[in-house]
Amino acid sequence: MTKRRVSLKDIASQLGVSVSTVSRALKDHPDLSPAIIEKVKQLAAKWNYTPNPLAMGLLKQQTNTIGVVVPDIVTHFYSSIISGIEDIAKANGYYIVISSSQESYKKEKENLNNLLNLRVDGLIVCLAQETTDYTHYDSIIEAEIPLVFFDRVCRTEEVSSVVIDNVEAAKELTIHLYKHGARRIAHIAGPSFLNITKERIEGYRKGLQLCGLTFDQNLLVHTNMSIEGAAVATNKLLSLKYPPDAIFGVNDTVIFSAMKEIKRKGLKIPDDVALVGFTDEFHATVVEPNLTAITHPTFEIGQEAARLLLNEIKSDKARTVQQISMQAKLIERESSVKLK
Amino acid sequence: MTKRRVSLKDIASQLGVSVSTVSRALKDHPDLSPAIIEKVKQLAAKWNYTPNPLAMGLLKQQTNTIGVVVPDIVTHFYSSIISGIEDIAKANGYYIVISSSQESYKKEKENLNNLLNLRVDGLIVCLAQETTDYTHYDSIIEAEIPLVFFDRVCRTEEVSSVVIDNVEAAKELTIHLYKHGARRIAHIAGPSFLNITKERIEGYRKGLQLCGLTFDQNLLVHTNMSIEGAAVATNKLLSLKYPPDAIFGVNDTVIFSAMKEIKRKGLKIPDDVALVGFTDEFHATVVEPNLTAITHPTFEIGQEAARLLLNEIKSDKARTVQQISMQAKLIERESSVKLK
DNA sequence: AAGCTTTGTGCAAAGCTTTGTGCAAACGTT
DNA sequence: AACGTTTGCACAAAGCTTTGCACAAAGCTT
Repeated sequence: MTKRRVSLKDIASQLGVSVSTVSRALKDHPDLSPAIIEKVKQLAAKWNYTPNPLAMGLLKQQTNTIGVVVPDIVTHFYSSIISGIEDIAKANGYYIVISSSQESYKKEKENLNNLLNLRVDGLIVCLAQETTDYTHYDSIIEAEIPLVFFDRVCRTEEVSSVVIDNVEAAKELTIHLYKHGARRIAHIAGPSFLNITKERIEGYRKGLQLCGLTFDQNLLVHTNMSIEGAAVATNKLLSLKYPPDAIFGVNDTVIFSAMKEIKRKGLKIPDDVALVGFTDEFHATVVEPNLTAITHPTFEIGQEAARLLLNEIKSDKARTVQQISMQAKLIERESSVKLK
Repeated sequence: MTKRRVSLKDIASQLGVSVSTVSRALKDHPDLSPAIIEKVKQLAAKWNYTPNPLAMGLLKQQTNTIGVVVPDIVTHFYSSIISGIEDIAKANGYYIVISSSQESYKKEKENLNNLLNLRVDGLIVCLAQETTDYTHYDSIIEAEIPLVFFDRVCRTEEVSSVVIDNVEAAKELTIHLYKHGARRIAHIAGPSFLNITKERIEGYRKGLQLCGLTFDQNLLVHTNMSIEGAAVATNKLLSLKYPPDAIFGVNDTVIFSAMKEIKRKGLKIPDDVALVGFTDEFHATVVEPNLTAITHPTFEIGQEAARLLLNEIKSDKARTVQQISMQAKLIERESSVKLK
């Protein structure tokens, strides 16, 4: 059990003045005599006084705390975004309370409730993969609690969000593959209801069209984005009568799993099958061959989400909905540049 | 700005009873008539009442919040440990507030202060790399604020901690390399003041001794564990008159950097240089060749640290200092098993 | 019917801070 | 000396919950 920290009351009784005098002294209130201000400040410094945030929270009806709900905190993508959120939050005197949904709809709801019960000042959320019903955001929106989505978003007319331009990025990736000789470009996608899945497929199809390639249903496989799911998908693609000469994966996990399967079959990357996807700087350079990829500006996504949220928290106007689309960069590395 | 949440007072005035009656009704106090209990409960449920944690915190002098300070939250090692902490914390109704020191002594101190000002019920800390002075923990220890260190620890007589048996693990790695034919085993170490550095060097030297190899000062290089530092260290080792035939790296970053440099020089892993180190499951299998490594039970380390801390928070006895040493496993993969 | 017990609620304090209002003492003026 | 102003501080309420204690009304006993 912790010892109680010093309060205004302690200082007041030690100095034989009232609590309000101490409070005002610490803020240099003009009504007070310089002598008492000096005395109070000295004792406060000596005793390491800091205002009790619980009392302040009760008074001001705010906690200087923002809640973050992510599918998981281990994946580099999310931890890096969290890092960006932390950066901005800390710079503005806010704390972040993190909880992970483990991609579960039920846990996402629980986490949200917990954070609301904790009275966070706002929420930054990335939807769980399982989440297809969005009604649990009704009460949050209705209660006008500041809320920002990132990456996997919903209800974008009512809630601000930070995303990358998935359509554009996917289109770019597809064209990149074509330019480097690929003619049968496959796509391992995510669950069909996720916005990122839809948008990346859209970009993929646009890219194909621009390159004069026709969309082949066999070359598009949906997965749950698990390692196992991606392995199955990859093998399905590779065992087609006319297998792909390039695969575009929807995210990290899918890519790494596909890479393993391709190698296991004795195929060469990129010569037999080129491989590209969405991931981040770090992972792209750690695998072999280095991965050509759309790298998410993860840290910046986190920063932007936090900025958006803090604006909402600080403004007393009604919600101003904003969609921020971050620029994603295609970085050309080894996995897509065929030698032959 | 958020709308105010419903309080006991709201329910009380709606029902025309006193606040204390509402409070008691919600806990089925025997003094109350069943009728009023029922009425209160119904309205509370309808209005989604939950106790205000700020008021409770003020009253009980606890926040149900634990502060976590890590060097960074992006590295898989830490994010995975955080995940373990979250797991136990959530199961016990605690929230975690995370902040990262970015390996900076100054930020570590700031973070600690912020969290204390926030009145967290306890702290879980991994020291920043820069931290060589530990006096900022004096006041925390003196104030009897529950505290647990993990991985990089200090003041172990006064503060509980969770570590892995670095000496044993490093010894095991060294012997493993010897068994697979290595005779000039180098070690890329961390900064000399960190406990993990010291312990792993100790294990390394014990291992050498047990294998009948003599310690060669040239084969031990200290780094700041950055990518660049590790690259320099690797090149220094490889350009020795008698270069190593195996390198044992102190952590992830060092390993990956070394791996890149070795490949860049056109050397083969493991045939020319075997490579082993400390890392985690995920990264070890993503690189090529797959890395033989001591994998940290990261999630479990986090869980254990959280359990230790919660025990300390809940007990009203004085601090009971415990050292928990987790078993680390050597997993044999491709990077150390020479073919020739 | 008077007195006692039981039953059901309300009051108030504590935990901590901020801030509008009130008030006493000291100072100034004439 | 008497009155008015300024100065310097204290009081109290609000924000929310829990809990010991007080108290009123109802029921019971004799």
